[in-house]
Amino acid sequence: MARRIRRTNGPLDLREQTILRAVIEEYVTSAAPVGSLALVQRYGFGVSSATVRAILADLETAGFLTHPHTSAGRIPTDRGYRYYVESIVDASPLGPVEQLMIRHQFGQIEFASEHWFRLAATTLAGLTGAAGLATPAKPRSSRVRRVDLVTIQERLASLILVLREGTVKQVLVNLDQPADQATLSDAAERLNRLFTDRTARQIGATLERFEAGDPANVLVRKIAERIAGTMREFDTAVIEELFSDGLLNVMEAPEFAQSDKLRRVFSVLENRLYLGALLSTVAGSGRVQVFIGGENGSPEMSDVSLVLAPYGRPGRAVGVVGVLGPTRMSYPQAIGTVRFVSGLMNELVDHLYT
Amino acid sequence: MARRIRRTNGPLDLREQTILRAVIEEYVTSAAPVGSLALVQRYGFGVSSATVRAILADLETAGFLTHPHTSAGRIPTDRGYRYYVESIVDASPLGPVEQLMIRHQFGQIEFASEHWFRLAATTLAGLTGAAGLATPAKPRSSRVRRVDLVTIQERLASLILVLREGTVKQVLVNLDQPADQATLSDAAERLNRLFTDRTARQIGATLERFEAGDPANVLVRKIAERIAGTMREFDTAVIEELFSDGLLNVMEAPEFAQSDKLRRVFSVLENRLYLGALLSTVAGSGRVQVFIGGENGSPEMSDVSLVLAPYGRPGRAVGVVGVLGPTRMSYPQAIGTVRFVSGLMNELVDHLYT
DNA sequence: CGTTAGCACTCACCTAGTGAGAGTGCTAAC
DNA sequence: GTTAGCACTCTCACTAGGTGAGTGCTAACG
Repeated sequence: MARRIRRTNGPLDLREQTILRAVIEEYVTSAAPVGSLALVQRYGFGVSSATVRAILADLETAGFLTHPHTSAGRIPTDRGYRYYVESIVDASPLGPVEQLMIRHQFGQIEFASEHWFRLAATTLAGLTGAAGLATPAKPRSSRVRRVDLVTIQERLASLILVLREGTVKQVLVNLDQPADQATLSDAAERLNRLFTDRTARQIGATLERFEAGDPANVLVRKIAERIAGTMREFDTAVIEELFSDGLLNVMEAPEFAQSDKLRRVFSVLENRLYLGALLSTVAGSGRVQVFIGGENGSPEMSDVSLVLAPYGRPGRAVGVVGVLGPTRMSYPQAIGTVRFVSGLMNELVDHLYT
Repeated sequence: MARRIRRTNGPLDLREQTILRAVIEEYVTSAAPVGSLALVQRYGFGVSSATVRAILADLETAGFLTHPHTSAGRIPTDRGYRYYVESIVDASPLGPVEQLMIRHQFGQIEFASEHWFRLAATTLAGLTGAAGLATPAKPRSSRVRRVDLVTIQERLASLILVLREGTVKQVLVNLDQPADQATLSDAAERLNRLFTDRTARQIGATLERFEAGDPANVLVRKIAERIAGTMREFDTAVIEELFSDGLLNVMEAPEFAQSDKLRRVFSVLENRLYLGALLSTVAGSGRVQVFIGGENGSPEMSDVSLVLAPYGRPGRAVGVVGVLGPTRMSYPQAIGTVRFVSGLMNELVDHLYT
């Protein structure tokens, strides 16, 4: 009659933590519900399976584990993974060999900064076996570095706008008056003098007190407006671009054998609004963040987790790298890898700002 | 005893064509094997199901139809679709309302030429219910329109290279000597004088007879080499970028309910070599091309078809737009839509070349 | 009072068998 | 050449029984 007292709350003791950890790590590798017997056989805690069963029952009432059906083993809940990530395990750092290999790969494309974030995604995919994600570093409020105008037709010009953070924007501009390359170069020169290192807001302010008298000003004004507009658009875009690689990895996970679950994964990736919110959170946080399954209210996410980290210069340009995998992923490995890659990206971006 | 004489080759007569067409169109909408009875009930050819059965058997021995199993209806083979596309149906043109809507959408982004091809993919996905594909227009042999150099650090500069076809490339250049913006602007000016409208090959030739004496030449030479290298790389890339949209459409098709088939579709998209070959074929052809299932020897393709068309200026810049869908797709609609969108892209690109 | 052995119970999964239904191919008559 | 009739084939859905993994409870143990 002496039933073991069930503690549905309060901190987990060491033995409970050990067993939760064992369940999760077993489940991560086997992808099948894990039972008490398998657990004692493989980990041998020095207690019998009956005791383990009692503890498993406790962990279940506490919300860390669940049951697909009565006679199956336990699988972790989102809350279980969360506790595991926060309180039980640490990131497993990347091996020195891998570190060297990756540094070498980045060294190969050192001068093609537009490719850094793509390589980051590819690298993350390769190392973690999940899908790699990366966005280019994007400033909160960009500044002009250089303006260039090139004729295309008599009344059509190409405006090339280099931002201080390295982004290049190109737009076509319809001209009210025909203009040759010399006229355009003059205008570009004036624009550079006026607006180098200025933000969209500052350009707007300058334009307000711009004299309309001089006809040469008409062209400059028109271009300046396009510049400010393009920059505003760029500044406000939540995700300018999201590059992903290794989606095939995720497709191979057994939990996505039914294609409707797979469809959900892809709809997460296409849902720019939701991802944008996550990415901004991460960009502001300054460290590796883990989003587990449907924790944050999105049912589409119920089977996938994200491990994301920001990189770049806080206050200047910030991007995000990370991985997307099944909820049942190796979090220590993912966190360790993402941390390393974001650190590496930091180093690279630092070069751009002395 | 008067068995209907079986003709396993020779052209199909009108009745056979009508029935093949009916089978395909029925199968495209129902996604289920179609039987003789259903056929006469829905299309009523004025003959009995037994006669239709005889014709179906003929079409099968001729290789246009097949059987999943003895007691199921017929489904088209790749060859059947091919015959259908080549000899039975025409493209169904896009309705005037859709045409206007699309023109309006493109009008909205008229001056953001870098977004045209993305919008093309999105539009195609929306109209056909398959996945839309598009590559930016890419020249076979690019020419310099403008060169710009911007300092980043004392010994690090950003090279901005605008090509005549509108592409902008940006790379970092490590400098042997410290150089300020004035020095770089001088160098850029010289480079522009030397190399405007030149190809990578011509730049290389010029460099060979370049005097090494003048120390100012060292910087120019170094940058020129990077320019030529970047252009060569750009010119030889088979697919610079492939943008796709609406993959979720394809995922919803019942033939991809098993996720391993779905995986094959994605591996097609990741197989840049194979796609590159197809795209070059299309780019050279000048018209809408249909690739049906595994016709061209790739087993990964066995369940998907591509309808692709080139756009741009032959001999100058060429890109490709199209759709990817299940083999069981509406070819007339896909062909009509792709034809319209590629025509529209032609008009847009024409503006860039007077 | 925690731990353990024993045991009844549950439930997914596999296999085999059955009947219904759709569709075919053949044949003989029109 | 066309058609009605018919035997035949094969998938699909459903059912039933058996198996095994795993649980939860209970009573005994130290």
